[in-house]
Amino acid sequence: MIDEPAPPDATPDPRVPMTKGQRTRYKLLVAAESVFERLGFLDARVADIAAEAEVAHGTFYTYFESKTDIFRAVLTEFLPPIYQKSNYGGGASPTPFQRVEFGNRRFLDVYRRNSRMLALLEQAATFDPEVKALRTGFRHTAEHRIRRNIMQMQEDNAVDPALDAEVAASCLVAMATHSFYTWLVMENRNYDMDRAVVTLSRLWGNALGLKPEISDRPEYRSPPTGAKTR
Amino acid sequence: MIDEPAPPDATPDPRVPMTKGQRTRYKLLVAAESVFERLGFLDARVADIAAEAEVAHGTFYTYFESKTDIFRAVLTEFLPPIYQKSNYGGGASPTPFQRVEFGNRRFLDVYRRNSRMLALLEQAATFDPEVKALRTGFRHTAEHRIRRNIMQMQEDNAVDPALDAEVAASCLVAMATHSFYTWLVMENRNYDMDRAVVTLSRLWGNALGLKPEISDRPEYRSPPTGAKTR
Amino acid sequence: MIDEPAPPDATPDPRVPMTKGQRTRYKLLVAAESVFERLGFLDARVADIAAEAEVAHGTFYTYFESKTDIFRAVLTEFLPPIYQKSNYGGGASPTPFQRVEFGNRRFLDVYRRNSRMLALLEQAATFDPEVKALRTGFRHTAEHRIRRNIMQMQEDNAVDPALDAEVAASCLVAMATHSFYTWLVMENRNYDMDRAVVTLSRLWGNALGLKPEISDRPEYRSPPTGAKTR
Amino acid sequence: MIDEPAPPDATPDPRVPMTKGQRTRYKLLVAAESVFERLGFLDARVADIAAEAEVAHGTFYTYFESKTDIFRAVLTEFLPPIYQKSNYGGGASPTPFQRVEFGNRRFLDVYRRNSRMLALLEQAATFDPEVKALRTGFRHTAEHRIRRNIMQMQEDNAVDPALDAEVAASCLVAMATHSFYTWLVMENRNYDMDRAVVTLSRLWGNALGLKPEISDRPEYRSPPTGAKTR
DNA sequence: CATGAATGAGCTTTCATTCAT
DNA sequence: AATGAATGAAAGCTCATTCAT
Repeated sequence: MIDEPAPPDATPDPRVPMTKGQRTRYKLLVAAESVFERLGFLDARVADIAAEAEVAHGTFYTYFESKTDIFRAVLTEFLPPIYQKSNYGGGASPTPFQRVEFGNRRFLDVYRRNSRMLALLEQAATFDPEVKALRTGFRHTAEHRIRRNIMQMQEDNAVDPALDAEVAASCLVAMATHSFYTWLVMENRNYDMDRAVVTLSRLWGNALGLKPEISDRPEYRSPPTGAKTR
Repeated sequence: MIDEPAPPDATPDPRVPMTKGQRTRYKLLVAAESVFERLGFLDARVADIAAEAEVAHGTFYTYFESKTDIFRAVLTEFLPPIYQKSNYGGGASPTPFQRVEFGNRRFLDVYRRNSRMLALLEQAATFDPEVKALRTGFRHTAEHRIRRNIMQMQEDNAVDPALDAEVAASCLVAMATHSFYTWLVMENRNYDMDRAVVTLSRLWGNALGLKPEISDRPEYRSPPTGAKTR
Repeated sequence: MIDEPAPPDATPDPRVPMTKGQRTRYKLLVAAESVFERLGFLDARVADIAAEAEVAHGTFYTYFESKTDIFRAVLTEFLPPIYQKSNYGGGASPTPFQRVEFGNRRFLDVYRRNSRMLALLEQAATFDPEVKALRTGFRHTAEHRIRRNIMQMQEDNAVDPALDAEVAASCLVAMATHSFYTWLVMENRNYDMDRAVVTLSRLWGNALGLKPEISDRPEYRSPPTGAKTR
Repeated sequence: MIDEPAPPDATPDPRVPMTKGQRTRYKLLVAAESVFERLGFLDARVADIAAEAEVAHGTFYTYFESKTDIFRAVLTEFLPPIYQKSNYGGGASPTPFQRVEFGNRRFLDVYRRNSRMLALLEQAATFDPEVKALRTGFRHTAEHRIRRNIMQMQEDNAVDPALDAEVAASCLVAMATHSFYTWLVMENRNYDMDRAVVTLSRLWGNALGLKPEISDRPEYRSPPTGAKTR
């Protein structure tokens, strides 16, 4: 779903030895991610991060100005690698529905692996302006890609031409992001995620007016009331 | 989108005189909402709320146990009125698309009027378990209603039978909620909301596989690249 | 050990009907004793007492000036009845040792029944001057009685004439009081109290130089090390 | 009365320079003792201790978790030095009575010098479980020593064999401790303490059945009623 | 007399940040 | 660069007591 040019990866290149200072900074970043994931942004204390990094409390301030500062650093330096360009890996010439499903499945994998940090991003964006700006940036990047896809397909007459591509892109990103957020982070619903992502993708494809082909699966039906999809 | 039986409204009935205690409690609730909207949950202090309500600091604790407690009270007592049952107010026999759009337009109105509190609900849910439970409750209520509608329409053959109604309901609620959240709370995008809600509704209807009728407007097209919908 | 003329008993005479005010006051006293015994002086709140007495919080202050005030009232009105004069109830002409043991046994009974309040008296005396005065009064009363006994017996040549009767009385009262306090209140030692009081009394009699008679039991010996008296 | 192997003394060795942290901790301990003695445990505030130690309020919490914590530290680090082993310092081969008197006189000295802290120990034991445990530990140590002495003397036929040594030890410790407590802490009685300790010791010796020798003073008699021992 | 709402001083504790070494 | 002790503002909460009704 998101495939920007790979940003600078924070993982240090093992061939290039780090200076002592770089090493300390890197230790602090790794420690911070771990602490933030464990305690959340608010409950994480600078002291915890320093302790986990095995440096003195005061050393923290040699490298970062504040808790928010390192939080931002963790997000900008550790999150971008998840936005690798990914091409459809299935058989030749997928149907549009297959493309959508492939993208969402990939996004689910990424979301799963980084759910704690993504949740923290969402949380901190509510009270920290700089994190909010970060979140907005990520969001715009994603929406922009989807929007271009939609407009392309509209030109190919593959997508409902009555849709405003920009708004539609925003809605679809919201649907995917927030569904995963609700299912995985907030409520830890025990859906069968493989099936859920199929439903999500079908909604997505339908919403755009993609024409299903014979090969697109029709096999899922709503279970009778009371039965669970989980 | 949501139309539960009207819950007890917190607005006091002016014909029934409140006792002194009830009056104070109500003053605190009103003050709390104002303070929370102004400062956010984290920056709001109990002292601010007491000051705004013009009562002594200690009086607060006569009525509420903690900041979280009054926050919950504000949400449960002031938010429920937004869940009034609303019937389609347009001409006779709306098309399914019209129904969807009507519901989303209504939800947009509600969201707009309560966007600060709804944002706070989302925020506080990330670090307060009880608020999280509240959020989960609201969410389930909404999803449940949508799910029943979907299943009904599936039986009527009006909706794609391949969709898992529970997951689909969750996705659609996520799409609407989070789109409004992003547009109104996070980024304050200056979309033309009336047009945006049309796009959102069209996506929704398409997603479910509703058959558009001739009366359903086809008038919006994506503007050429670079132009804005705003 | 203590047998003053019976002081005014706080138990209301059932034949004389109390006024409403007297009844409320009495309810508060009973409630206070119960609350103090349950929570201790420091943790007891005026609100607890009022609640237990089933009167309004403010009513408390119609009858008592403060928490200390009612505490003092509980002690002065409920404790004195324990100082009833008690005569030796055994066979005719007890030996001096029997008298001592009888007195201590009686004191143990009283202490057991009122240990919570007596402990509270000791506790509150450490930080409340008025309770301290109360404690001093009780103590002096007890010491005075013992002292007169000792001097009487010294004149009868039954007690070591080299003892300063006042100091000795103080020491013996301290021994009995504080042993019971340590055993029953502080540590809840599971001594066999009937045997412990025999040892205590034997020490007491020996200390004064009372001459044992043949009838005074010599049957207890220290158990071998490791064995318990319990 | 108590002569355990000398525990680690809290007084810092002047030859070993303390780190800054150790110095601050020690300052806080000294300040705490002073404040506790002046105000009592309950009225002492952490702020008072920090002020007296001339450190910031927050510094207190770098070294101690709470008021109770530092109180315990003061007791365990400043009180133990009072338990030095003390050998009879008089002429050769003291009589048993002389030994008892020597021990009690020594205990009186210690009690006098530490009466405020010992009183606080007794007080805080009534509402703090950890202090209670501390008090119980001290008490058991003392009782155990006395008990061993008694049993030894019983084997030597110097002490009444009918006494239960454990209970007797507990009683005698209670007598000495609580007499001093009453005289010095509670009532500040102006006894002639030198004479009082003689009486106390005589009672103690008599209680155990020690045989007085000619050298043991018979010189004190009760003064006629009305006269004072002070 | 009774009520119970209102008061507000008071105390504990946390932790991001600074700074002397 | 690193250390870690020191800082002190800040906020939550309790509860004895008062007082208008």
